[in-house]
Amino acid sequence: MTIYDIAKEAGVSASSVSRVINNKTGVNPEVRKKVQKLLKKYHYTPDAAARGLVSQSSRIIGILIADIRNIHHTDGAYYIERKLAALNYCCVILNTGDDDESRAQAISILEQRRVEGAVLIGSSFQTESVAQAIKRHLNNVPIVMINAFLDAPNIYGVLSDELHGVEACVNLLAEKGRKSLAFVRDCHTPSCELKVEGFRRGIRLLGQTEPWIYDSHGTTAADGKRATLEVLKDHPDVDGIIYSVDLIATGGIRALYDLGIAIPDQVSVIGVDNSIYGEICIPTLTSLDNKTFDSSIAACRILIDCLENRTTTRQMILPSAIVVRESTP
Amino acid sequence: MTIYDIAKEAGVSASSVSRVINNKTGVNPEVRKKVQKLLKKYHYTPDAAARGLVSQSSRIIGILIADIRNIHHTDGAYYIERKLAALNYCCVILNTGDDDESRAQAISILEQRRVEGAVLIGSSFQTESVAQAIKRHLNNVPIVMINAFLDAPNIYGVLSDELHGVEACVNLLAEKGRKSLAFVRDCHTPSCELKVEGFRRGIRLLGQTEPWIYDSHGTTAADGKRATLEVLKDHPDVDGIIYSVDLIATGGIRALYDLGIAIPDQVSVIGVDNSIYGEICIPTLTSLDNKTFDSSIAACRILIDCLENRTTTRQMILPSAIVVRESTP
DNA sequence: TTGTAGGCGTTATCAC
DNA sequence: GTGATAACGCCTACAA
Repeated sequence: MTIYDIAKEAGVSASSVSRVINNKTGVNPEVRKKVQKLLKKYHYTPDAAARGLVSQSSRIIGILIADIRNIHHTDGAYYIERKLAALNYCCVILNTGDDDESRAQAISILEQRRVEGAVLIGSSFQTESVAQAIKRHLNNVPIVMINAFLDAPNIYGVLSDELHGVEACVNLLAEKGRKSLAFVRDCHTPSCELKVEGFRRGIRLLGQTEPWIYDSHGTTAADGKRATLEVLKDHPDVDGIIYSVDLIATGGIRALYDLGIAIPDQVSVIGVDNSIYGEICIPTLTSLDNKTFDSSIAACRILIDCLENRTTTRQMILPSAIVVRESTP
Repeated sequence: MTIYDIAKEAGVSASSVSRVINNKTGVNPEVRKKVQKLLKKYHYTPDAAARGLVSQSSRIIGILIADIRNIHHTDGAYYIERKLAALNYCCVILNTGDDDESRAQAISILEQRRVEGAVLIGSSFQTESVAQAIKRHLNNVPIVMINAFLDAPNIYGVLSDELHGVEACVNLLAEKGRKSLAFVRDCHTPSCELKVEGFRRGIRLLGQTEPWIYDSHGTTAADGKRATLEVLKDHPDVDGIIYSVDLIATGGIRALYDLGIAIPDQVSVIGVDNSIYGEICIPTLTSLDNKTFDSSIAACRILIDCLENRTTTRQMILPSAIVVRESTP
């Protein structure tokens, strides 16, 4: 069903139908009524692609996420999709995985679809290869990165100050009298590096001779459990463990529970993300809120500002905040 | 950058450029080389909308989800997006929320985008209003519903046998000597009604005088906790509680923990979804695996079969299975 | 107020 | 092997 079909049945030209569809003035009321009736009768819906072709605007926004199953990123995607849908944009969500090639390919796909903007969620997009792909394929539409930043005229970034956040976690534990702290990291993204650096700084100021840093080699609870057992084996005197994400922290809690080590009496535990995982485990988990949701709101605002030709903030850093729960004294 | 720009610079016609782009035969090797060089030089990417217009195929698939933040649905969306992306389809994911109007609107948006198929994830789409909207707007493309079904020639469904699954949960508890069981439901979707019915049947066969059924009025852990306290107040002798989803079950575990009631010694707990939530709580949660992931695989296969004009299954029901963990004896 | 014509970027069908 | 030309569905001057 095209506007020509409608036009023919109404006995008018396609332009008149178009005018009715787009609520333009200068149409005989009778014609308008007749056309509207036919539009309704056939449940006519304009073809977005054809419209986009002539108007040179796709009203498509790309959302790139390493893995949509990661709830830490999904919250943001949800907010952004809802907000943009209300403005008549359609969101194409692509899971890119963690290799540079598929990230670049995803960016190329966004170009094919002629997206009017994109949001890249997660620090894993902060790589030279992504920067190149954006320069090649998406250099004239606004790109907003959440928890990452790349330097290009059309790239905007909303970051969370996880470095000082983790440093504050160390300080919190120190104030409570903890003396031997370990950090378990789950990956090697720029964001995770910042967390590690925050831990190092905190430890340095604290005077602990050496920062105990472990790698869980994965982001599941089981990975966190395994890494925790390693920590305990090497350092039976550890009295505080900070994990780079909540999920591996829950594995840590389980490991301690199995060994009969009391939380927080013997060992304090802190996670990062302030996710639902931290709320449902027992004891509930103290966590560094890195403001994903606020970041998404800010990112969305920046994107909309760009789409509507308003000047906006190029880069912003949101302070993180510790949410204290039962796993710390 | 269009094929005309490339053509002009190469000193050939647009048709030749098009032929090169699409790897068609019948192009002078020299011309091909020259054009390819230019395509690379300008990082040319074809406009998907223009292509779609002439080929009458958008290569867009719509995915409708009530709320992408619900991990239970995200797993499926991930699998489907990855699988279709590999086949060069682009997925538009829409969060519809839980009201009929916005579900219908989402379906209309899919029509505007001329999607070639759609996947509706979640039993909440099984409503008359969605059926109407599909009939109006999407009646000539395959629609696959996960954990739901509507009767129309272009609608396919993959369902999970949650009714017998919950009944089996009741039986499991009965075998372990549990005598006073309660069920906490989180919502009133068709899927949840089936779970309740499964519970009723189980109870009937068991001989418990009356099925204790409570409504958590929400799907958060806090809602589950509140409902559990209600159950315990009304029935202090309860010795087994089944929850319609894992997340509210974790709230139940917390409520019991706070009251010093031992799980599973005094009260057994079972959830539904076999989600990560059940793996990280203490004790770990026995859960009815309603095969979301398998459903998504099946749904995706059905959709691809349709897209590639193969005959396929109209409706299928997957058996659910209990995953026993620490919360049941 | 209305209709005609041209064009958006691409592909397919013809002649040449 | 190559290049006009006509679609695809829609919108927007411009002319009537």
